[in-house]
Amino acid sequence: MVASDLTGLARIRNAALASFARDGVAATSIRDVAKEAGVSPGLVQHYFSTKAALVEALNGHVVAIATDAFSELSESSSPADAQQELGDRVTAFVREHPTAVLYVARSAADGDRAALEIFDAFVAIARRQWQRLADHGLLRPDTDLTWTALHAVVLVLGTVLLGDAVQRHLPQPFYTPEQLERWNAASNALFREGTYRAAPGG
Amino acid sequence: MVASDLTGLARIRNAALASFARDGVAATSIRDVAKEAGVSPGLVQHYFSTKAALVEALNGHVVAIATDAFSELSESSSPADAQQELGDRVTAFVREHPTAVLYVARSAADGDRAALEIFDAFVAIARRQWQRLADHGLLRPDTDLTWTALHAVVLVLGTVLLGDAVQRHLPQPFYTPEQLERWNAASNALFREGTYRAAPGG
DNA sequence: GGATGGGCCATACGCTCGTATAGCGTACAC
DNA sequence: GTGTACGCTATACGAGCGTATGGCCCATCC
Repeated sequence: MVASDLTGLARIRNAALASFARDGVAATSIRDVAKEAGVSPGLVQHYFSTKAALVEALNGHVVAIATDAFSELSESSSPADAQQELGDRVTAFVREHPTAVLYVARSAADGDRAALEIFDAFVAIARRQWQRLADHGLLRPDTDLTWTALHAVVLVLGTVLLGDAVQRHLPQPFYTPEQLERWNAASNALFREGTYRAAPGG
Repeated sequence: MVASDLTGLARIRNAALASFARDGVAATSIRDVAKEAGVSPGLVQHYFSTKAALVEALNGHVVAIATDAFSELSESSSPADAQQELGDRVTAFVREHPTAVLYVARSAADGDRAALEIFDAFVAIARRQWQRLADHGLLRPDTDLTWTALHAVVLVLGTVLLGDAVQRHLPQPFYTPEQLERWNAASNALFREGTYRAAPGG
């Protein structure tokens, strides 16, 4: 499926998502989107009469992707297995929809209302998982559930947002199976066991 | 010290740092900076002939702040104490220079070269600390040092970057002593001990 | 007391932005 | 075969952008 196989509408939507994710909404002009989509600027406003409407349509598109990716989270398996599954789903989500994730992260950093709501949904999912662990007595009793959930979401979105900076410290591109798996393993280890071999006296 | 006590130059620099941190460089015009500083747009270009030069001057200013905040890290105390001290310094840095931190985070997310170098310096500091812990056998042997350092830096910059989103889940503003201390405690707990009560069988 | 210089402001130019509007070609309906 | 709807393009306009330029005001110095 090459770009020219897609309809103009789909090409515009893909180009807008990519441009907005890479450079931010404010720094991307409609003319930029049109050039990247290979269509005239007029066509963009033919389908999305205003830039705000284009952003709104993209928000809906991204919400659908995110909803699809995290629906039907299994509640039946053991809490620890569910935790593992959620981590794998997050990694898969980043791998399969890197542009959408970056778009959400950047929009949330810019204070976009729709992005903030997606952020809230992510925090709610994370919190629910850790709550299950807490209910089964698997967490340290003094765990700050709110900040644990926030840490998990911030770590994902922050890593994607700061991708260019993170990239400089990796031997291969971040979006390779090896590096994504390494990232997944390191994040799992951090939340499961922290870094210290044994809890210090303090 | 009210704003009018400062020289025009200082007011412009402060206003530019605040505007660039809040809205990003691209989305902030010289006229915006001038308005926030309470001076004419002409004065901005009188001191900083171009917008790029203004950004460059701000970068130097922020580098000086960051260098000052993290110089003279004690190497004499025990590794665990040094780790604690570094965490406290980070929290103090965020508390005392929230605008500078946000500016660095946003610029790094935008791929600005100077910001990327500051990011690298932060990662180097974090990595050195964890390397000390590893040298003393205090870390789990399979710890991924690169990602641990990255996690620490991303967690700080990501939290600041996503401040508006994080804010919605806190009972008080993030930049209050209570919430900053809670954040510090939660981050320390995460890196020290993770969240699980005991390491699972896997 | 006129000259000098620095802090500060007003205006203008070329460019790009978002948006409005009109028009082109082709495919399908009757 | 004419009409009509649709995918798409071209052009124009007002506003805001970064930047260049010139000038005002007032303190300081000979």
